[in-house]
Amino acid sequence: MTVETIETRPPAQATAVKAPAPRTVRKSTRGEDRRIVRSKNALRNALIELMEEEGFDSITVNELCARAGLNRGTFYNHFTDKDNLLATFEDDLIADLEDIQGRMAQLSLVELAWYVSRRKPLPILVELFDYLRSQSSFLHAVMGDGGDVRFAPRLRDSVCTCLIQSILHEKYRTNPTPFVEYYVAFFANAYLGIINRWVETGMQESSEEMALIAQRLLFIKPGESIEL
Amino acid sequence: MTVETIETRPPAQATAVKAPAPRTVRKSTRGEDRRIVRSKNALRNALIELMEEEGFDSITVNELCARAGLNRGTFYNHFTDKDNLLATFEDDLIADLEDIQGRMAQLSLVELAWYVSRRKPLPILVELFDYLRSQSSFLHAVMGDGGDVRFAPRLRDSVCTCLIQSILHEKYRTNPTPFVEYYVAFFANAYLGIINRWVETGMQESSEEMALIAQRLLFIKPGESIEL
DNA sequence: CCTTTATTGAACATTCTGTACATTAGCGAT
DNA sequence: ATCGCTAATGTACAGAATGTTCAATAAAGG
Repeated sequence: MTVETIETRPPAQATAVKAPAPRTVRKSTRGEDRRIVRSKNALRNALIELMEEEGFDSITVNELCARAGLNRGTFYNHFTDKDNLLATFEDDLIADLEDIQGRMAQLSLVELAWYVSRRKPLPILVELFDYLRSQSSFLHAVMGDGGDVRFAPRLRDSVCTCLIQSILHEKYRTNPTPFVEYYVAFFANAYLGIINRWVETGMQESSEEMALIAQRLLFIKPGESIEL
Repeated sequence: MTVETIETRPPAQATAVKAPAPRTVRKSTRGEDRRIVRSKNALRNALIELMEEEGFDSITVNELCARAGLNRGTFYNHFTDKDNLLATFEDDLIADLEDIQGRMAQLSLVELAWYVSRRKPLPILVELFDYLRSQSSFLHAVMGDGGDVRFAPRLRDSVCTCLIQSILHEKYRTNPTPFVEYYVAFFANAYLGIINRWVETGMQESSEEMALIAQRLLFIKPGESIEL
């Protein structure tokens, strides 16, 4: 740890940006017929279950509807095919993450260092992991073996890459060399990796613990001894 | 860069382990009927093309055979279904990588530091990237949008995780805490990330350049200024 | 309560799957 | 060059999934 700070209050940006009122549900119940909401939820749950059981590829619309207790016609009322079904729920989740990402982009290296030096979890990171936990079953299904290749890159680009770039030195952010591009890819995927591991191992650690882990890993070189 | 060394010859391990005679083709032409080799190659190429064009999920055995110029019965002579087809080629590639991985496991932090301090590419890393380049079209297809979720984790576990663990401090390798597990996941996925980026961007950099990039990233903290 | 709209069940043509078999073509070895 | 073996072909088949349509029913919302 090379960061030394004396103040006991986080830097300005840490508290200046107020989090908007957290909406637990995005737009599920906004104006949509209750029957539609019910059907979509049933299909979402069926999709998650079947992805875990047999993988997305071998799911059929028949199975989906049988599991959801719906008629096959109802499925085609709302979705064009099973890809469209999955894409819809992925889009919802990514859209939620964009909200968090927007506030994470304000993060500065100074602010990060402040929290790291005190071993206190960054509020925005805790919020991120809290949200991910609220979507645990979907994430586990979609990032697992029977999941979707395209999801992890989206998660990486909308969250991890942003996080890294926000603490990247100014001169490299504005004028990135090829090496810097790899540098960003390196750490963005590293962050995706710990999220991925957390999801796959059943989210054993609390959101605060994960935030601390994520923060500490930014200040450790792989070769050197790890102070625990 | 904190590594200081004076000797101009790499540490013992660097040259002690001799690379076995590189076999360009694994077992394709070993005893198999030329017709079988032809059919399998045609199917492999058709698979790669169609994965790029429409993604693995929506490929049908009909398309595969039409593109390969084969009868559908021929497909079922060699493979049970399209998943089996993809799995076969993935297994071949992973098996090749296990060879390289075996020699990479010998890598020590001292040896790595020797090369990093001189900005010379590690031979074993160059070999790795050379091999990956020889499989560029398959890798691009299988790691891309229409690819296979399960492949990247396999690549990570058989190559990247091994690489990280070989230079991990002794006491953490034998007795890993939860944090160390995340630490390994962090850097293993980081390495997977630069391989992934290299593959996706069309392998612009030479194998030597990639080896140098990979080496350097082990000795940089994200927060600090990058000396180019 | 009444209008609107989602859900249901059934039917349909189409496509893909996995298997089978007789025939043709090509490989490997003598 | 010839012969035996085996892969590839063409065709056919049943079973299953797809995506669409429609009249009848059920349940929302005003």
